[in-house]
Amino acid sequence: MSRVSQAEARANRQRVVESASRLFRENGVRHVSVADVMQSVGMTQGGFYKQFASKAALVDEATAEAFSGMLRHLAALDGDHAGHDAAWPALIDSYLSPEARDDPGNGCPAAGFAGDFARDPEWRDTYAAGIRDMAGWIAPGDTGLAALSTLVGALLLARATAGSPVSEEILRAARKAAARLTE
Amino acid sequence: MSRVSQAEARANRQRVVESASRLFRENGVRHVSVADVMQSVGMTQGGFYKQFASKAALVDEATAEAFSGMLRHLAALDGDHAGHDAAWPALIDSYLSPEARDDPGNGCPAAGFAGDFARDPEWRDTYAAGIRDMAGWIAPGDTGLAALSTLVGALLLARATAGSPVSEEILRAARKAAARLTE
DNA sequence: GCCTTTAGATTACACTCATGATCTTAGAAG
DNA sequence: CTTCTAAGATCATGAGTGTAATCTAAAGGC
Repeated sequence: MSRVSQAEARANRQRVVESASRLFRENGVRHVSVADVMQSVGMTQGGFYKQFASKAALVDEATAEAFSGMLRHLAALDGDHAGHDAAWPALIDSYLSPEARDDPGNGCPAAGFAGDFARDPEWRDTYAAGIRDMAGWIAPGDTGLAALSTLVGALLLARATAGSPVSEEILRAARKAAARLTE
Repeated sequence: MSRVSQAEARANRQRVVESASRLFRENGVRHVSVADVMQSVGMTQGGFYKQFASKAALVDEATAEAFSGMLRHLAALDGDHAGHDAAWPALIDSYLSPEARDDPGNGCPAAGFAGDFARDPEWRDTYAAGIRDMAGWIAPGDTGLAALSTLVGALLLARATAGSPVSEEILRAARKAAARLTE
């Protein structure tokens, strides 16, 4: 099979980016091959380089896509609650829940990509922009950055200790601490 | 060359573990091959499986070694300062310094391995034990776990945004927040 | 001094992966 | 309707990697 309509091709490309953004967060950039990504949307690796310059380019788009989804989620939280002061505690509880810990693929890109990007400078601009946006949503200035650090650190530690009782203790401790930080 | 004395072999094995613990923290478990580790101590990969059952076994030992070094460092901090209440602020300042951010190989294993172990359950027991020890040093109970989350999160975010001005902002914001958390 | 043992070197095997050349076929333009 | 084009399939390539068999020479026990 081959040669779909332009609209279909554009839709396929978007599905690749979205699926990649989930796979990369869940399994890490290194653990996910180009073939894995293409298979996840029911295609073969052959057409990949017709749409993307390299795997690195896809990582960049997938990162931006993941942050974009996160910011949509945050905006929706503001809408669902009576003002930002009510939305922030709600974010803390969902962000540091066992469910969020166990679902990195649909979870926070700040946490999902931190481990990979701490080593590789290639995507830091896109990542740094996302971090600024997320911290800015929490609170302006230092407060937002510090609170985001606590959220991301706790989520990563909870994931890396999942299965041990410490994991839940970390989540609980950080939920309390995050609330205190923005008082 | 071959067949060194038993004492030499033991020393070589230890050098492999120590070098691996640095390389893994710096470049990630996946980016460092067995051959890389062996070359870093001036040997070839041939002898590796005479000393270790697998790469995974080395990762486990390297993790334990890294945490052990961290705890030695923390104990030394207690000795260098007038009591634990003075050592903790000193840790905050050194832990969240640009120098620590830029030297992951010799830095905190809680941060250095978090990204890798969040995905792979294989070494979580060793990691969880180290986390407990580090948090216990900071403060007992939830306080220590929350403060450690902030430290680790800020360090990882600062690394993943290194090169951008946000990186320094994160370090500064988290230094203030960490001190507040243990008040 | 001889013999067995074994740390480390050499080499090989079976995979995986990013990249890309080539082929196929159906959309798009005339 | 014909022709050109390009999305996606198939297959190839070259580099890297974990594991391990085999080789070697010196260590360590007798």
